[in-house]
Amino acid sequence: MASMDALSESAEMMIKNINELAADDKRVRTSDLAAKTELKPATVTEMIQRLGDLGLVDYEAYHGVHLTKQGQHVADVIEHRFNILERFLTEILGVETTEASEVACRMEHVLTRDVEHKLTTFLGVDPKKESELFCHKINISEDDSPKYLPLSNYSKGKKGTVKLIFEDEQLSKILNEKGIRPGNKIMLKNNDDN
Amino acid sequence: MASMDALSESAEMMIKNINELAADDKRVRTSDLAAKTELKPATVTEMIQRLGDLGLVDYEAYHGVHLTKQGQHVADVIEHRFNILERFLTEILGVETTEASEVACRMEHVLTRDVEHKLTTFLGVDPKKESELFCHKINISEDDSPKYLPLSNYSKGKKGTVKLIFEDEQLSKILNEKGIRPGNKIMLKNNDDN
DNA sequence: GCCCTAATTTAGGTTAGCCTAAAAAATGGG
DNA sequence: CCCATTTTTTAGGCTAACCTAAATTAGGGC
Repeated sequence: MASMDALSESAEMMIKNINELAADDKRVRTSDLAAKTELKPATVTEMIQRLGDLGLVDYEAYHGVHLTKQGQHVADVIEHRFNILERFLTEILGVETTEASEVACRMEHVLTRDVEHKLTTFLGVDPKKESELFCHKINISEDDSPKYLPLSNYSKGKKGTVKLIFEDEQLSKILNEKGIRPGNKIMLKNNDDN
Repeated sequence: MASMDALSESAEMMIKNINELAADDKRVRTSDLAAKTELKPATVTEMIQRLGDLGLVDYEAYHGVHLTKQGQHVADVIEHRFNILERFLTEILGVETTEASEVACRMEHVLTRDVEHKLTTFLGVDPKKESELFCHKINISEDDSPKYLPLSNYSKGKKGTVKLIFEDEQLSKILNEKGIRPGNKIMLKNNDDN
């Protein structure tokens, strides 16, 4: 099968767009792809012919394209990468949606499987579905390059001193009582002594 | 001046490599660039000629290149983007250094200024220098798409309910007393009631 | 069922980014 | 200081990804 990593950004974008235009198994037309990608129809034809040669789409001259199983898989991977990148940019960094979308669209092509998985883990549950706050930065070891790892990554043989983890709704009361609120810097030192 | 965003990944990589090979103002030789970039010398010549035309390097046939002020600026931006991306990947996501380096090297070319700045803010102080834990995820508003923003981004007219922020070294004691430690999931609900 | 229009493809052109092979320039050893 | 070797450039070729213009096919109206 055509190795995913060998695909150019252009090729991946075309597959992504085919996927997005595909409604109930109907073949996607050249003109619709041209409109969506902002490429000329002739360019689209050329591209989908190449994707056809790679076995990623089922192309029939004058009758549009349809993703093959392989092509669908590529589309799914790219879609997922886009989604987590977009979520990271908006939810974590606070990037405005339009820009987040654009940047995610360019970053989606350079993610590796591993980074994709780790980012997914980091993001955790979709906060749109479950209104919870997952806060799990962990500082392990302060002497040699300390890292902050998501909780879920932690229990895999990593060693070091856990500096902070928490889980409790009562905690918010304590925090409030301490006068902790936005604008102040957050800092937590070693808690070996506890 | 040549707009940075117009540069191709190849061009940016060449500038980056010229910068990395530049020792005390000496001109960088074609063969050294060829070795570092794993391109053929002829390809390097072609590239640096193009960069010369763009005013990004000072190219003199048979006598290597030197970054211009503009070229140096591009190199600095790319270097910074690479560094924060690499830090994010290793420190936050826990990606292994080799892979983090490779991915950062491909992502550095698609970051925008805004994302670069926000990511820098998010990363905060380099934990290698100061062994502190900055934990400042904030959940604002639970009804419409809640976001987690770094503290420093918060006080800019954003609205919503702050779910959690903290800053206190005494906190670690409280947390420990509550039996909070790795392996448990973290969850904090609305604290309107406080 | 034929024709006209719209959609699509083909043909042919361009540029960036790579290559190899050949030519030219620099450089250093004797 | 000259020539042999190394370095660099030039010349010429290739592919992907774009384009425009021309040819072809599809499909609907009458």
